[in-house]
Amino acid sequence: MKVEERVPQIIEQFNEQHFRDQLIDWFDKEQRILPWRENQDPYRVWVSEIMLQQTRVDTVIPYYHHFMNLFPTPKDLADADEQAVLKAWEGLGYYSRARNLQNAVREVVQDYGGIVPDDKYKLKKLKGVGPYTQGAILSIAYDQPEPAVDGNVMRVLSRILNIDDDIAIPKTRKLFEGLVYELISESNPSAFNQGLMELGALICTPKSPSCLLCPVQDQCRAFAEGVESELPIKSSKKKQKKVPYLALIIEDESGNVLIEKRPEEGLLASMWQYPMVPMTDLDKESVKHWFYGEYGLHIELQSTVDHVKHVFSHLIWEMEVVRVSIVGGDLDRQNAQFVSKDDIDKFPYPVSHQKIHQYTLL
DNA sequence: AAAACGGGGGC
DNA sequence: GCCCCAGTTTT
Repeated sequence: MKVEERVPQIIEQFNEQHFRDQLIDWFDKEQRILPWRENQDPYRVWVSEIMLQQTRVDTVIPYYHHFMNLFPTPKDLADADEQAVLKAWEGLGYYSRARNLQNAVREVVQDYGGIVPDDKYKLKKLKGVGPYTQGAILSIAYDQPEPAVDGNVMRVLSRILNIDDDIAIPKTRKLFEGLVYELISESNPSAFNQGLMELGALICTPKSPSCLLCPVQDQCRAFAEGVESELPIKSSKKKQKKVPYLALIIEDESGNVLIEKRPEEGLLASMWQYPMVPMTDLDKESVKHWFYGEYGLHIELQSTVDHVKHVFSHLIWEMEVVRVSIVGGDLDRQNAQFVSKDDIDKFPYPVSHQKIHQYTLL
């Protein structure tokens, strides 16, 4: 059945006005004090929404303060060096968010005079602005009644309305957007959307929700049926693939260490790392030959100093960290350079390689 | 529709 | 170890 048919069917018998009022009253009283709630500045809202994608509030807060100090306005971010932006994002993950945000902010400065658009179609065209962020900016910064459906909202509404659609399926988000269009407060869409998310974060949590404290408990169909812990339905994803690597600590006679910049696309784009040897179809004996072909340096493997396992959402790196000495040759690789130990931490690294820093200091 | 894309925290 | 998190882009 299509969304347009299902929405009225689901909403029938549901007291929308009562729900809106209770949710907004609760949010006005109980909302957390957060740095991006100081005002409605669209740029501040935007940055917060990008940082909050797949990332917890407590993780974001210190990054947000630091980021807004470095780049207080769209102009500041547009003018910044990409590597400086990545450095400010270091450790937050999903680094394409940072590069897309800067790309989009540059477009806003160029095309819209530095004013974040309040038009849903212009907004959606910006890099990194998907359906959720679009709705969040429009409702929170511009008071427009647009849905902002994230994981919280799908969980909360699946329980309140007792919906058992698989929230892992893209189509299901459309259903919840249709429902929010129907339910949302026209007079205070900001508090309505944020209230839904705040409820998901504080009360209607994934495991053991605090239904006895819930401001809309008397409206919740899942609670009435005693099935709140069964919702939402989410199909499980497959497990990560393991990928073996050698991570090399290579120091020259001056005590400088070899690091390299990753490609500008793909995993950990434009971040820095210690040279990595993919061991999927390589053995320890052939590493020296492979490395000479790639880097132009003759090396000798010294000692293994650690084994670092790093888990991503879709794969697992298993890195053997090896100290290496240079026997001869000349560095011949455009993305790699020797840097002094004082300069090492001026570059942005993924957490997997931050784990290796300690061994370079020895 | 499915996969790529990070990292941390809770249990 | 598994699940989830104020998701978007690419295939």
